[in-house]
Amino acid sequence: MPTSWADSVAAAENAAAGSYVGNSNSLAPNRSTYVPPHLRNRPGSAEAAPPPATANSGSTSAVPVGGGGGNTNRWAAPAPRNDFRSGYSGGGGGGRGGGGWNNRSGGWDRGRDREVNPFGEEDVTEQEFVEQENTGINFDAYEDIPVETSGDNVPPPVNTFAEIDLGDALNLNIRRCKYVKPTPVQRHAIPISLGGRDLMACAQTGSGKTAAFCFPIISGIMRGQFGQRAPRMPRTACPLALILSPTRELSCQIHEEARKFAYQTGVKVVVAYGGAPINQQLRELERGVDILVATPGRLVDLLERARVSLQFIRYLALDEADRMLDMGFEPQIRKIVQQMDMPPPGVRQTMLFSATFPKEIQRLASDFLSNYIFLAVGRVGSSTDLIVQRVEYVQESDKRSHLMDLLHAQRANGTHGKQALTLVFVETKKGADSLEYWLCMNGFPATTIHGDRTQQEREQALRSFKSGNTPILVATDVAARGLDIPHVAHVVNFDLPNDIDDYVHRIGRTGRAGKSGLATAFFNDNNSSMARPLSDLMQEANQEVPAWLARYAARASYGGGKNRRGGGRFGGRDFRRDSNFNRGGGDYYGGNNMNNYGGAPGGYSGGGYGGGGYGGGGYGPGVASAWD
DNA sequence: AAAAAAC
Repeated sequence: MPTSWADSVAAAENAAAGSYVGNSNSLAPNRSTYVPPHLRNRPGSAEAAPPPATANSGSTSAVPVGGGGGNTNRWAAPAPRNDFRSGYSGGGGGGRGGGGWNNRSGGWDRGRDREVNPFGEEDVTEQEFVEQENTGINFDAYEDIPVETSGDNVPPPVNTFAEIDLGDALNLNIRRCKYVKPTPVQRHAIPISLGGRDLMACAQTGSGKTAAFCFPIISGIMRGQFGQRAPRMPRTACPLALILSPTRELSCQIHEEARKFAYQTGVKVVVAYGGAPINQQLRELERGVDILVATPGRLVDLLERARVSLQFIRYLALDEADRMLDMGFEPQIRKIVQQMDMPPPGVRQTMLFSATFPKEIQRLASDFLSNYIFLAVGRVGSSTDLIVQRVEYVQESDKRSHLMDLLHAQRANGTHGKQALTLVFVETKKGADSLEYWLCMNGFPATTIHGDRTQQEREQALRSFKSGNTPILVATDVAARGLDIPHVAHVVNFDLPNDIDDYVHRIGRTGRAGKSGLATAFFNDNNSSMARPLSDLMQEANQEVPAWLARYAARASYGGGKNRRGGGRFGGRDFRRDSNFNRGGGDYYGGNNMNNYGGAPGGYSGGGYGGGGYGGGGYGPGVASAWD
């Protein structure tokens, strides 16, 4: 098992040569801790830059930066900390520990004693600690990862969790999760969120985005600076934070993770999604909820039944935000965010996360944000650094036998006596069923996950795959995004998607948390529209582009098409920078935009927004015209 | 055109 970023890359290269899983046992190199320039020669306390977290940790009343100080509407002006909540602090006194409990569910520690330990009873030894799954977030090489930020007064990143005042309970959970140090996106996003700022963040698949938005939310709720008490609405739950995701399984996964982070903090996390009995979800909601994780359909249902009110929402996070705002979801999201009782941007704090962020979607998304910071973490194509990508020309009629060849080869390479997990993406639900049946008929234990199956079947399929019981999972795009399945060694694009972003997310199911992975795509004439974007993506990720694909791409390269994006991968560029004023800025990640850690906000402000006057909400005529 | 997401 690779233990460092570099090992992982090497292992991935080995995989390309035929052995699918790296065998390196070497220990992670002992790198010296990197200190970014703006933090060098600085004594303990932060002065100039907006101090993350610490600003609000005092006993005086603190107004969140994004909270619109001086605002007199009903959402503004959080009460001082010594409000009624102190009464719930159980023996903790008025100090930090006590205030952090914020037990909203009502009585003394109600629900708290019953809280199931999400970490189980496993007591890991030091040896296991090193080998543990989560420990494997091997971002030792992340000094090299380019970062772009834009926006006003970007809070500086941190290098360790210790630098951030997340609170004792949360810190303990971070240790329980075996997170040694923050991943790149966490280093940057957490201080931004703790600073109260809205955020649009692009970061590689598998780089720890969930924690990046959960930590600040949990920490903020623990600080309990939200003076408003939900009115007596016994049957209406009033969460303080809402996390939306595009699939039920992803919402479940976020809920499970958030529960770990929130364990014994007094912050209650509840999940609501369709396909499952609503009654149990209603009971959970009635017992109190601080953070609601949900899929859009079920949430709309709950809102229409008035079983949930959004009027006390302080934090809104959209995971896979570009998917949430695309054609299929946008109306529902607009309804939830703009047409119910949720506080407006600038009052609530909004965080959008994804590995991809097309410009059109960024433009839509800015409706939901206020004076936000754009953050892109990752080298060009770096979502795929650890993933070896192959493309093979396979006619439709040959796909099954070709897949069989791959699976046979992989079986020979199985590690630890277990077959490596293979995730096979197909275009349609029918195709998924049919391929699953065929695989089983041919002696390959496979199952399938798609939207025509019952929720029970879906969850069962996922469990069976994760456990290795059924090491082949045939999936539609329902499994393309966000799902964190350890040990997926191989992603096969049996049918290529029509959108290069979907491809990025699909292959991102492997090569997670610093581990290596392999992705194989079957390409034929039906995929000609993908030749160019696929070839470009692979080139940017330093992958070997087959000569035939390059020729194909050259042939298909008239104009560029809608799949073509200027400059960077991941849509990893702030669309606000595409203004007329900012032409000739050079390549994305070309150098002068990089590592713009807020220490030098002048890096772009000189021209990008027509004199920086966009803070009020408008972007100024110059930028607006650039949209058309 | 397909997939996802409420009952």
